[in-house]
Amino acid sequence: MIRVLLVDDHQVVIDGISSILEDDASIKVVDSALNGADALRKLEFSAVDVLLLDINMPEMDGIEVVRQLQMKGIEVNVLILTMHNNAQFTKQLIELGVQGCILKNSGKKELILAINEVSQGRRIYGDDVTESLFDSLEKTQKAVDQVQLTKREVEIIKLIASELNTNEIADQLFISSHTVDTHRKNILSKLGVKNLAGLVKFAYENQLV
Amino acid sequence: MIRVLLVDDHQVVIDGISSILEDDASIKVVDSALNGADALRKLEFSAVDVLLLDINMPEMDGIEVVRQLQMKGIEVNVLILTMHNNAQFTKQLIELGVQGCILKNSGKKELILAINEVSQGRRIYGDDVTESLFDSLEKTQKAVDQVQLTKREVEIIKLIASELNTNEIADQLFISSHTVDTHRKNILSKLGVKNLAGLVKFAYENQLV
DNA sequence: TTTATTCTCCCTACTTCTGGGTATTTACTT
DNA sequence: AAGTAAATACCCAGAAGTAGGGAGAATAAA
Repeated sequence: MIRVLLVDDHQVVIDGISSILEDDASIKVVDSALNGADALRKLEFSAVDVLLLDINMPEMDGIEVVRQLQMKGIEVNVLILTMHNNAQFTKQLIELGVQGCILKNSGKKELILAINEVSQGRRIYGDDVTESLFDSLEKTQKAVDQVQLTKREVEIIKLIASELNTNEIADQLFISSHTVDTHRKNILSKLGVKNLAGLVKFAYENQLV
Repeated sequence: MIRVLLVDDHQVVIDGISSILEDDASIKVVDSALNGADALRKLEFSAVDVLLLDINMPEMDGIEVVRQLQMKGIEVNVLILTMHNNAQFTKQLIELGVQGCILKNSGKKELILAINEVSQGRRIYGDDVTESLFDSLEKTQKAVDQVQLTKREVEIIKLIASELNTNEIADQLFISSHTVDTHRKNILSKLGVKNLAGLVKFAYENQLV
């Protein structure tokens, strides 16, 4: 019997996947959580073989959950559910030591197979995912590896993403526009993006806004 | 017996919701589709009471499906599945005459209830959805009212959101950079935003990327 | 206390974007 | 056939962002 904890911020998805897994006698969804914090709490007090984890959640995303797990020394096989083939995420996941990764648009069979594999400690990644991963490992190699943004920089990213220009940001933060220029320059460089569009893109993809 | 056609670009969601609805004897999922085009095809040849439609799909999104339905004169009760409380979408939906709207993070009961209501021609909107709708109708009143973007404009928005500058976009589309300038200008004006940051923001909030 | 990081400020030169025009061709609608 | 929307192209002037450099002050960490 494989005990599964199911984490997704959409109740419909939880209900749905639960229903799918009910059909398989060897798998039991022992509990579910609508967010990362709740998942962590439940993992501390219940015995779980596989953590089926949505990557894209508000507040605490899947990656953060995995990090916290490792910090707390909780050992559990993690199977990640992704929406798209986002290779940046997947790369992080592999580095984090996640056992598996499966696309949300895979079928019932693949899901059950993946849970079985992962529960036995084997690694499994959907074909699409690994393909796109190798694609990007070549391309974005240098890019967003481990971006270490300062508090001020994050602050300025948010203001830029709110359509404020350099002078407006300077006014709002009571600093010189030159300083804003410098921060923006550093941000672009750290993020490895070419222009403000890339910056705003980053802000949205990393839930900064 | 309520006959449901289920449309979502994620197989897991289709399987999941199907499983949920199997438990209810009065509802039968007669078919499903992974994209809008397929859904339209199937609607022409099968009798369906309720179209359960994901809003966020690649290529042809839910709104476009509803438009096409009306153009083709196909009458069916539509229940929209949304991910977030995006009031801009919801407002469009209501204007389009969609019967109902339900958040993906609502539970099994709400879903079954909503299908029942909608199948009888009644309108139903999740509380969260209508709340956020009224919220935004006040705030963004003047802003993005009825933004009617052309195909080309959407194309250019996407390219701008991919960090391409004017010249790069011109090269890619085999048009003059002046033309790109003009499009960008029109887009900024239509969207009522001040700069590219606002444009990219719009792109993300409206699922164009 | 020394070190390192962050935050601050300034300069020059160049590129790109922004806002104001006007105007032609194509395609669709009435 | 006339009208309309869309896509195309161009001009100009000014605002804003991009890229390179240097450098001092505040703060947190070692």
